Amino acid sequence: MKTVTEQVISEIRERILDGKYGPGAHLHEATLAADLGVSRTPIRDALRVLGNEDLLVYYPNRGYIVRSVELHDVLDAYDVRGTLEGLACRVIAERGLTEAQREGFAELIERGDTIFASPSWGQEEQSAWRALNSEFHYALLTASNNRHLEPIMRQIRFFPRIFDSRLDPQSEFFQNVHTREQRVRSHHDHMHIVEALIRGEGARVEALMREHVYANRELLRRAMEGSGTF
Amino acid sequence: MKTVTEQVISEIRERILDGKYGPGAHLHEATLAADLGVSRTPIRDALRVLGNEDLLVYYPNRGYIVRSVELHDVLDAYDVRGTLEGLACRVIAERGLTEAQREGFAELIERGDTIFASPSWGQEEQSAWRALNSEFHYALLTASNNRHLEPIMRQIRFFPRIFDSRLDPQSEFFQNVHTREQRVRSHHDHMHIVEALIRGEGARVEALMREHVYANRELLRRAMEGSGTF
DNA sequence: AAATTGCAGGTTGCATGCAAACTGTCGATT
DNA sequence: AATCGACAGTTTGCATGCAACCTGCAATTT
Repeated sequence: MKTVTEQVISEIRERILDGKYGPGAHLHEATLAADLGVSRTPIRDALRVLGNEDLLVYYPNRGYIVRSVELHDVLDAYDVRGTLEGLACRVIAERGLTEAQREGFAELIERGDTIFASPSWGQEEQSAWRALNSEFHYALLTASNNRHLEPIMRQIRFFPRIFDSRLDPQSEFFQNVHTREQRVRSHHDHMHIVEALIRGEGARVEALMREHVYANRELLRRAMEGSGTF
Repeated sequence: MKTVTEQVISEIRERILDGKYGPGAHLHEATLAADLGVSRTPIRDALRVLGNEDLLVYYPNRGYIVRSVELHDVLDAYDVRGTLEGLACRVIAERGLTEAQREGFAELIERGDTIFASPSWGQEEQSAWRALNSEFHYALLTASNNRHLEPIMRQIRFFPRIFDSRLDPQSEFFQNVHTREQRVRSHHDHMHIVEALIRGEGARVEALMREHVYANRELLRRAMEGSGTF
């Protein structure tokens, strides 16, 4: 991030995602400017960008308020994500993998094997897995060679984060979702997806990816409906 | 459109879509400001928004240039659109239509029947069909009740328009695509889609919608590759 | 001759001032 | 008593000034 405006965008976005600015909160330009130690101009630029990302709602001449995000919105985000990553997988399989791509995916799988080689599941393994998981999904978008997918995915992947921020890390949800067991299952999904990609099984890999994302969606849905917090 | 900034956004976007600012063209703030008779501030706001829409590419401290759009990008946009509208159709079918929705879609189909009742195909019928077609696809997004779909579709639907603007309306492409015959075919697709929706056939209606969009994609692809203009 | 550095011109980035629009309150009129 | 209207305060919208940065050219150095 080079310019002040970019930093302001990131900062305000983080505050929204972390829940510091709750749903419906009015973002006052002068207050934000004083708070962040910059003038109103970069603030206004940032609000416009975040409005485009659908994190804020714009009312002409009245400014921006934080969009309210319901469970419904997050589940819908998973639907879109699963569908589009399924598309990515299908076109990759139908086009066929290059040698470099095959090696790249094989290496990503190997790194997963390494993480799960030991039965421990501490902070280190968890953050390593999160990074690897992001890399894997991002690699698929890149390999699909469809330039529309990456910006779309960047937009919608914020919504689960907003929801996560509202949760207590000690809650039942975290206990059920972020377990080693669930991660191992995800890793196995990835293995099957890569195998299907290599074999060029387009329809199958699309279904596998959809189901892979859908599994996480359902995990969230059941945990939230069970807890009844929302 | 209320504020000056919104108007500037629309104006510059139209100019890009119409090809007045060609791929790679540098959009100079002061020049645009003088040209449109406003100050640099709304211009800068507009450029930022259009950058977010992926119509412009941003280089920090050096401004914005018009993104180059290849045939490849337009075909990819169709892939995304077909996939996401397929998703919309599937969830509508799986949830089941309300009485009001069923009547709404039936009315849209009837309006299509009316347009094609006469064998003439003049300006009037063509613009009536374009409006109806937009309404139909928009109604599906609304009925899906997935709030992510509408903004995504709004972004990617610009790309075909950029391509259209580069074409000569007298060209072979327009002769082949914008015929009454092709429109009738689209109308029949819509009828089948609505029938499948009503019957709750989720998987089938998803496939139908994908194929409906894909047919247009292939029409474009063959016409462009045949003409060899790009 | 090639490379590097300093300078000039021009463009974007940010701050600030002023105008326009909106909100809420108080008072007048019916 | 209720509704409508005017006014004050506040907030956003737009214009403009200045600073920072980037590019290209030319002169100097190696």
